[in-house]
Amino acid sequence: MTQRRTKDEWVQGAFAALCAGGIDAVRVEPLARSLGVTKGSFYHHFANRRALHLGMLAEWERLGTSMVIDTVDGAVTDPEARLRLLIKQTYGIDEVGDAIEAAIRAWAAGDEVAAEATRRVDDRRVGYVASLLVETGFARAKAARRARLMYRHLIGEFIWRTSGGPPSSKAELDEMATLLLME
Amino acid sequence: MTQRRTKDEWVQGAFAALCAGGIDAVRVEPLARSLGVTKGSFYHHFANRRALHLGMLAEWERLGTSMVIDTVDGAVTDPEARLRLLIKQTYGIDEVGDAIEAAIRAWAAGDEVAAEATRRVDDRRVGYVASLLVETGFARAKAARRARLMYRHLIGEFIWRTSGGPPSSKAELDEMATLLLME
DNA sequence: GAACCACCATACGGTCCCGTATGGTGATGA
DNA sequence: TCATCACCATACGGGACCGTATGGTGGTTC
Repeated sequence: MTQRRTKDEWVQGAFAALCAGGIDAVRVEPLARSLGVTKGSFYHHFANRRALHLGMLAEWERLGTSMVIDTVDGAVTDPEARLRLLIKQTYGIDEVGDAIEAAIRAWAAGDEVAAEATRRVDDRRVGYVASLLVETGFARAKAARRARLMYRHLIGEFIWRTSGGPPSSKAELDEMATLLLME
Repeated sequence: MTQRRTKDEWVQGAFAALCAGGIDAVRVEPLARSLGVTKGSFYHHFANRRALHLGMLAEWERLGTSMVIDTVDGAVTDPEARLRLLIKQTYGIDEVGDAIEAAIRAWAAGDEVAAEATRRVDDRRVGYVASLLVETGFARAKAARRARLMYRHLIGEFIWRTSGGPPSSKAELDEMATLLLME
């Protein structure tokens, strides 16, 4: 009774493998070895490999949408302050968060279910940014354009960092926010 | 003597496989089947699988740096016109170009050699944009910030599109260019 | 037309992985 | 204490792939 793994530990290990080598690296037997058990454990918790992949997707979608938004909404109320805090939060994600965002999008390029999940997440995030911009006085169409602009830049930032590029400096983020809110 | 494949055809097929399933999908035997030959052909042209991967990287680096820049430099001379043409060109890459850019960056997340290649390409591209901005009158530091901002947005655009999102509209690209050149 | 060469087919051993079948082990509750 | 259950180990068959070894085929050259 020395080694016992929960279903969630399998998912966490799966995310680590995802970051290291993409979705193809999320394999049952290597994962079992890294967790110190055998695949007998895995097939107790999951029906097959695909079930683990879908579980990862559900977990990412659950955390990725509400977590940041709830934090920002709870911290301040002024829309411009919320936007600047949001930028500070999202652009400041740790390396693990970067890698997961990047790897899931790479996965989505070849898997329609993953692509649907990312579209749902993206729509929700972009919609939130657009709503903040509307609150600051932008017309809806322009707010939507600016929100998409910012979100594409954010994705670029994640990808950039996961391939070893330096993160955006504070000056760059400030300039980004200023341009977003301009005119 | 019905089926003969050149080394370059193998590389082109490899890019197709890369787009469909990432670097892990670039495998010798499936590729041989898709090309209508056996892997006997492959091991005549390449030492091993890794050699094909490195060949893809070299080909992408060769085309990805000079091609667009030379086209833009040859078309117009005014720096702002060059910048707007560059945006039009790069953001208008076909779906295949999108997918390759995205897939190589996903590959770079787990392969240091690929990461080095992307850093070289990125540095060259960002440097070109920055030089155009300097020519339009920006100070060097600000031009560099704006160039990195645009380039991250461009990467985000590629990733966005490969996971099924709609491309940036003309209005969005115009606004992007205007904000880039602002103040 | 004979030697040579580029290119490819076939066959093989080895490795890694998936999913299943089956039994073991320790905790829990009556 | 005994039955039950959650969880895991082990063993197995099957499949996909890598890289090598070896021979075949058609064009080229002198």
